[in-house]
Amino acid sequence: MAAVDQLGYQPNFSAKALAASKTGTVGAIIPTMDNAIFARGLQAFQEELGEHGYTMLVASSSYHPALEAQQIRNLVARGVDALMLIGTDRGDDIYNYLETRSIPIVTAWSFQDGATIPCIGFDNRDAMAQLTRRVLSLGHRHLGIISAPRAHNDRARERVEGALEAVGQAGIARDTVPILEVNYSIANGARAFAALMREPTPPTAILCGNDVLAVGALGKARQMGLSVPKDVSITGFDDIELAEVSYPPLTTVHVPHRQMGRAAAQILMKLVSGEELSGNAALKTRIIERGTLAGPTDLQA
Amino acid sequence: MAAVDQLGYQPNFSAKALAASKTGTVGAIIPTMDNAIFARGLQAFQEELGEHGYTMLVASSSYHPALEAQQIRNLVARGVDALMLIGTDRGDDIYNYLETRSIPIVTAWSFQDGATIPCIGFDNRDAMAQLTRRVLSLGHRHLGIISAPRAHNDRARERVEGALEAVGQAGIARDTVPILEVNYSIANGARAFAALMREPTPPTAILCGNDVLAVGALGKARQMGLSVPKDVSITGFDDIELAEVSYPPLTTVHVPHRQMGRAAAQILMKLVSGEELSGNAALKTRIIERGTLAGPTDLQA
DNA sequence: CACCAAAATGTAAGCGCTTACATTTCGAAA
DNA sequence: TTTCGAAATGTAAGCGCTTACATTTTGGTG
Repeated sequence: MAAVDQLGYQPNFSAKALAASKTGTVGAIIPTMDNAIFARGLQAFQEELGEHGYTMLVASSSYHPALEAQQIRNLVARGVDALMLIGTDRGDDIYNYLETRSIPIVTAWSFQDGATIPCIGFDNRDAMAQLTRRVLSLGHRHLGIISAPRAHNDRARERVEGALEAVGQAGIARDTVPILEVNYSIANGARAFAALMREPTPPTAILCGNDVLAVGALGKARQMGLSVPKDVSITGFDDIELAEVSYPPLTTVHVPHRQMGRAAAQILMKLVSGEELSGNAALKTRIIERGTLAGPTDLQA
Repeated sequence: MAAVDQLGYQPNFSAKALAASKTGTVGAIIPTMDNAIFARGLQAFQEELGEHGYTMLVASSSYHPALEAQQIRNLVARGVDALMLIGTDRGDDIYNYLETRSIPIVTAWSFQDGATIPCIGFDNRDAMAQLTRRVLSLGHRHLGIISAPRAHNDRARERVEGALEAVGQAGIARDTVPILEVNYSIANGARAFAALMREPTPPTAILCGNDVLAVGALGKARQMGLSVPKDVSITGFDDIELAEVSYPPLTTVHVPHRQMGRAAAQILMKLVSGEELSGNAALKTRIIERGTLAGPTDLQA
């Protein structure tokens, strides 16, 4: 060991990996790094991994299914021992590919009851339905939805579904609720908000698929001279930092991101060591009422 | 190739790396993932890398020098072909270690004139000095500074130095400016703000070392019933998303994060292919005046 | 002091590629 | 048709480890 120290010897990772046919690396493929939604969860994921002597390899798919598939192959080729994927929306070919190579995976950020694939997440649909019921209970009858693109994105789709479900249960026709799909950005949130308010009967409450969109809407409302929540209510989803610091602070759905990241890592660690999983459990979300939700004013109603 | 397709053959990364003694991987060690400051730059870094057929391996050091050293060794052991590091504040032993192993590196997020190590960044000191001069030109005479911990963090140190430099040039004694060092978080920014306002002569303008701290301060100001910028001015640094959506939107220093990330990758790509570097160039920052900076009111003055 | 199991140490065959070099095949000019 | 350089193909030696197995050393026991 003295010699090791003196010579500064370090085992060659590639040789080790080649001989042992494992790398001590686990991959994570997220839609984008450029967004706080995944950052916190990923940080926790990495911390947990580190405690088990594993390293994380991240790649991002830019919300493109084809790119995601490519990144998966890339990471697998690099010998990741396991993989964390976001959401469940992808072709069977990918799942088959992974199974053929017996790479353990976990899907995060959404929860599917009775899924055969290990997953850790929360019920996006139910969470959004709850929030929507709360909005409706305040007396709102004209809602609007700003969502991230729903294609290839089960989280976005489930959230919209949840909202519509609650709307339907309240006896309002689902197709009276305008839904705008825009890519993830503050500017797009702002644009969508403006478009929604141009409707013949503008919504009195706007449900956004995530906080980024909501914060964009919020900014636009102020710019348009509308007071939130007096003139219009706006809600978000995720409860990232933005939600706290916006003005008024955003009413949103809190998602336990750190907990989810850690849990994802723990599941993967069990999987690589051949342990049995005790079944999937859904994480709990909760509505955080801050300052952007109130009942509709008489003026509107 | 038909057979390759049919059999789903994929070259073994470890074997390839072992034989060729290169991995096509470049490492990036950032202080934290849990913060938007590095996210955007890292995303751009990765994109550029991808265009050159390289993959990124990220690790975070949690702002701990020892942890950073460990992560560096870890990534080197994993055979990264090059490394991006944040800032220049670290022991010579690390630089020697990297040089011995002839791993090309680039330091980002700060720029040092005449540095021997390739770096891509901006002049933190000068940027902050400019902002401070602007603040002073509005008539402020009582400033306060909220900074991230300066130990092992040249960016934080240089920013404070820049502010003090401008203060000194304006004929104000540097030691009359209270400086609070707190860890990076909105809550800490809020606490520090409250502490600063408890001074015998409360500052009329508070310079924050970064946007996260500034947004925290901003929130606290509102909570304390102070109007920004009427009662007190607050400035940030970085110009991350938060700065745009806070209320009032934050006056801050814009840093071209994406450009920096791309440039860092380009430098590294040149380095690994043995090309000569044409010398370090500093990126330009600019002051973004939004709504949290104004002259002191007579009341204060 | 001999004996034996347990512990320590030695040995060699790969892991799946790259690389340098040797050999074969090809195609155009003579 | 022959000839020769270029292109294509074949060959084998590692890269630095792990792993399984063989051999040696150790120390406790009778």
